[in-house]
Amino acid sequence: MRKTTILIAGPTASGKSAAALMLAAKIGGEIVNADALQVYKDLNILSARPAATGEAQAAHHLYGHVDGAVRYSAGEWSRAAALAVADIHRRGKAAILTGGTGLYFRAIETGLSEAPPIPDDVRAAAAARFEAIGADAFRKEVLSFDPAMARLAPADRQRHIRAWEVFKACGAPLSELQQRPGAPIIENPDARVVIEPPRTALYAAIDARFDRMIAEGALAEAQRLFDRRLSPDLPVMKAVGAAELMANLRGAFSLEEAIDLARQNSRRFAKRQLTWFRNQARLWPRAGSAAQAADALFVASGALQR
RNA sequence: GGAGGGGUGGGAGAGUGGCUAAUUCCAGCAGACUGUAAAUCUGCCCGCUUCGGCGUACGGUGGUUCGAAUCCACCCCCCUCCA
Repeated sequence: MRKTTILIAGPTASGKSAAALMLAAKIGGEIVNADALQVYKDLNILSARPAATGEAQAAHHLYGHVDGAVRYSAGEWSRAAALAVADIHRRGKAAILTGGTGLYFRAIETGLSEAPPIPDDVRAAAAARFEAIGADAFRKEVLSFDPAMARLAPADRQRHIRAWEVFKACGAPLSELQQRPGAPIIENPDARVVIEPPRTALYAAIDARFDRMIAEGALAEAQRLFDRRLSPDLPVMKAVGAAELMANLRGAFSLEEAIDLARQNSRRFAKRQLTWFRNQARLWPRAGSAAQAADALFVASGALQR
C-alpha cells in the first residue's frame, strides 16, 4: 500500500483549507493541521479553522486539540504530526498536511535538533532574570556560556531567553545542540506546494475574511478567551485578531480600532509568511490559487489512492 | 468685502534661521528565522548611486541673510468666523 503524504503551505487566507479539502475528496485523504494557532481549542473562528462542513467531508487531525492554557511547541507538534500521519497511512489513506507555519514544515521536513523540554520553573527563572538585570546584561550572560549566540540581534529578547533556558536546563549551549541536526519526520513527500496568491488579492481576502469572522461570532469567542484570564504571554493570547479584540474588551481601544488593527496585523503576518516561503521553501512548486494547487497536487501525487 | 487660521515627503503630523532630506506614527517594500513561530527581530522607504555620496526638495515667485521649511513682500489655493 502506498503511503502518500502531501504538504500544502501558504499565507493566511490563501485558500489552503479549501485546497486540502478538494484534494482529500479526490484522492481519499485525511487532513493534518500544520498551523501553530489552529491547534488551540479556544480559537475556532479566530484562527480560521475549517468549518464543520469541511470536517464532515474529510477527517481532520490536530485541530483544536490543545487547551489555550498550554504552551504548545514546534517539537510537540511535530511528534504529534508524525503519529497522525502514521495513523492515516495505516488506514490506507493519504495524509495531507496543511498550514501556514513555516517552522512546522521545516520541523517535519528536516527535523528539529534534539533538545530537552524546558521545565516551567526554568522558563520562569529566565524571564525573571531578564527583567532583573536588563537586556544588555542578559545578553552578556548568554554569550558567556554560548558565544555563538552573538549572531542574535541584541534586541531579540525571545531568542536570548531561549538560549539561556536551554543552557540552564541541560548544561549545553543551544548553538551546540543546533549543530546536531534532528531526523526528518516526513522523508519524501509525494507532492508539496506553496499557495501564493497575488498580493493585492491576498490582502483583500484577509480583509473580507475578518468581516466574516466577526459575523460568525468572533467577538463572543474573544470574550470567552478573555474571561479565562490566562497569562498574556501564552501563544493563544497573541493570536492575530484575538489579541486585538481582547484589547478592545480591556478598553484599550474601540471596536472599530480593534478591527482595523486586526486586519493590519493579519496583512503583516501574511507578508512575513510570504517571506518565509519565498526564501525558506525555495524548491517548493507554487500555485496561484487553491484550485490550481489542488489540481497540481492531484497530478503530482499520481492519484493512486481511493 | 472684512477678521483670523492654514498650505511640509503616499497619508497623518512635528519642526519656527544653521545640528534637517527634514522627529514621529501609519501605509508600503525587503530580509532573518532550529521547540512562544499568528512569535521574535533587522533593514529600506524623494530621485540617482560603485552605498561613500551626488541632485532636487517643505504651495508659487521674488527678497533679507554668510546661511531659510523656518523672516519679509506679492500671488495662488484651503478652512473658520463676520458681512
